[in-house]
Amino acid sequence: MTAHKVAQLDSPKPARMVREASPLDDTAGAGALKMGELSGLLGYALKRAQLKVFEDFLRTVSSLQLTPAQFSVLLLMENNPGRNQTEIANTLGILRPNFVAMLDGLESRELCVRVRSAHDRRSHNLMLTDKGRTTLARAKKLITTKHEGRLNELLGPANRDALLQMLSMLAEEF
Amino acid sequence: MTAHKVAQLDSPKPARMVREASPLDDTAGAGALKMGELSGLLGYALKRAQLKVFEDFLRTVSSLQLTPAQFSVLLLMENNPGRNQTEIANTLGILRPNFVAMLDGLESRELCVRVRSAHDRRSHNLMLTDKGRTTLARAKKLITTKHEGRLNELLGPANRDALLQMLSMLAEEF
DNA sequence: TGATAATCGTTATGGATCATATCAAATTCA
DNA sequence: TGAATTTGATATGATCCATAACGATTATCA
Repeated sequence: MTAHKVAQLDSPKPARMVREASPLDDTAGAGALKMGELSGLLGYALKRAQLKVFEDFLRTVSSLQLTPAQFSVLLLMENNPGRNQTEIANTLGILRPNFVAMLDGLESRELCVRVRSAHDRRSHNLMLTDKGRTTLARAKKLITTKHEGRLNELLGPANRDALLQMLSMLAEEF
Repeated sequence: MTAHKVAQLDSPKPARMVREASPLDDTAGAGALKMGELSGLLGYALKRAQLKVFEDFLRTVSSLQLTPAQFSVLLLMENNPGRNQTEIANTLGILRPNFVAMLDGLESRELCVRVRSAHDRRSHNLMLTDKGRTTLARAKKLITTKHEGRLNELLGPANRDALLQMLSMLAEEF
């Protein structure tokens, strides 16, 4: 049983003495810096964790050359074939102008196609190509078995689920 | 007692029927898009939550015109007076070249000063000015009472602490 | 000691991400 | 029909993030 308990790691230790640094003392403490209130800031931890997780995501799917953003676009296309650019971009929080270049990239790699809609000739129906589908399938497998697997290992399934739930909560209603 | 339980909100509901979309049907589902596996991706939730929290941070200290990054720099200066640019930048994950302009901004607003070190005339000892100290103090008060207060309200103290601990864990050892 | 290497802050530069205004074509609406 | 709206697209600028290189200074060590 891999021990997973988040509630007693090493939080409240009364901040061991380090050596007081005098403001006028140049050679003050050559060691690590004091993080001060930063250690208690949720936003700070959130940002650092997000960077780490994205780094690992990139490494994990590096063979497929997919960024998290690109992966999410392909995923939405698979789950919502035929939607147009505005719809996909909006649900991902991407601004339409910025979505154009992104799609150009995916389309030039033949992972998806823009098809003029018959009902509204302004909009493009987006859909995966076969290549896009198999690429996405490989990405999904890598993500779940390796990337998310590592997260599960480090946090434990229960904590992982609780974490996801809290993050979703923040994302939706904060 | 404000009810805070993260373990039973609305997770595993068997995905209510929405209306199957045919790939060839243009007018398929005009409603919200299916997020698919995206809802279960920690990285995705992490990113969205981080954006929301940073937004709120900015709003909260908007009167002081401080970004999260600037706030963290001032905080490190207060907790480690006399450290040089490389040290502060490194502990925050900021690259030295990018730290220059950032410091220029803070120094031009007279929130901090660069002082040539007597022991090593290459480096600058960084320290807050009085204005920097009072600005930081105001920021801290706003952050803890309003920003973090809201987070505590939404998550509940216990969940908030667990969240912070898991995020710190990810930030350090993932 | 003196030559060489390393470090510090800095500049320049390029890539990626993000935001706004604007446009032509197509559609909707009054 | 004419005005307003929507869609994809272009242009553009701000903000980050990353790398290479430089002058000044300090450290290394032959």
